[in-house]
Amino acid sequence: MLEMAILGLLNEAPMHGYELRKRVLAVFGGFRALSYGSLYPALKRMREQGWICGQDPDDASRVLPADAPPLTGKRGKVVYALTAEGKERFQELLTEGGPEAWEDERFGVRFAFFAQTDADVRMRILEGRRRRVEERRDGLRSSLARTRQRVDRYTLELQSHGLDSIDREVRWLSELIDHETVDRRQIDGTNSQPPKSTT
Amino acid sequence: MLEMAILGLLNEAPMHGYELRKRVLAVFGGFRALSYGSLYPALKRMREQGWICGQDPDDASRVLPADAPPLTGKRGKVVYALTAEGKERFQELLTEGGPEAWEDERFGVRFAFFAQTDADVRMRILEGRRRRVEERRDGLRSSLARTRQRVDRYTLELQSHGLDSIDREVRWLSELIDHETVDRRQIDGTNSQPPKSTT
DNA sequence: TTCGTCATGTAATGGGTTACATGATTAC
DNA sequence: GTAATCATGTAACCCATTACATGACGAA
Repeated sequence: MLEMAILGLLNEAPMHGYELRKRVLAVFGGFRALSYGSLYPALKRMREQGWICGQDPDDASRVLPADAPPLTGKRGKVVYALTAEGKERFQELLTEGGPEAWEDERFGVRFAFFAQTDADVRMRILEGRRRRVEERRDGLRSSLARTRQRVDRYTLELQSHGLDSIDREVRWLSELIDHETVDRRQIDGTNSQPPKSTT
Repeated sequence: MLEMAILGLLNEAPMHGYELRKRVLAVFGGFRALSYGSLYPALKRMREQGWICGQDPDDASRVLPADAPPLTGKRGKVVYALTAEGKERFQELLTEGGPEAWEDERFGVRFAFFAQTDADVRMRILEGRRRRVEERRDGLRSSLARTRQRVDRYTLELQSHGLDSIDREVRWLSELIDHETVDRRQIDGTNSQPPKSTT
């Protein structure tokens, strides 16, 4: 998840870790800020994998290799950028349309990069997500129906509010799916162009 | 979090681990099922702490002590129940009204046991939660206002939907707070009775 | 010159998951 | 008898967090 978020953000523009953290917060925000303790190790791993490289901003020509100096002591800023392999990796992640793509942990990230995702993959993920959320809704709904009489006001309140939220998410997804369908018809025949922005 | 959930559920009725897991799913459901890999170690820890004890259901008089047999090989069912210390611990947790009580991780559990929580603690937690969620809403709202023009349809869609959900949560909390205030006035003077169920 | 923010990193820790291993009980 | 579900537990792992340590740079 973090991996894809970093690749996607660096795909837009090279930046350094600190900036990346703020962008992650802004784009996937709503939830908590990403900590340095997970960001920097992730960048290190990805550098070792060869997906990103760190450029010394004081000397842009000097690209830091995978076995880069620890930079402890006199530490410089490091601007991270995608390598060719990194771009390839991101494109590969973008085409994945399996079940994990619509689970809670990944759906947000996948959705955030939908503009760069093929229309058919987008559709598969949206429909998978909707099925997933409907499943959860039905489970909660029947559990609520069973326990309605036996539980206290607050438990009921909590579950009802949860159910309402899930219901809203299903409706939201349905609207998105409808919209995708319309876009697809308008383009007619092709299924790989992103729709023109309508907002 | 898990600790309080277990104490609270066992406070209603003794049960064994497997059942506990289903109850956790039902009450705090909506999200994922609790895994055995975290449930059983938690029960073990709590037994060592002296908060719960495991009773052999074949011989109810034989209460398994803290240094209970590993039960490997021929393993029996174990019905867990709160000890006096466990009940005390749960009551203590119920009175905590600090900032952690309204953070994401704990709020759900705290709310689930509101019927057993003092009205003033309830109020403090609800108001704290509302402030917390409003904070997040304002952050997201201004971030959305700043980036509105520069981002693609999907990013916008994701953020707008997030904002709507947070808005709804604020309104929900406000309604609960209003209701609490009314209940408090009706009881007039006292502040420790749970309100009569009105649903 | 000192404070706030930018900036990079490591180490310890925590709280959970998955996968594994085992066995009892019930329904067909 | 055999499959499903009930039932208990451990071990390895994963991914993130907090706390810590360090230092540069700009503004008051």
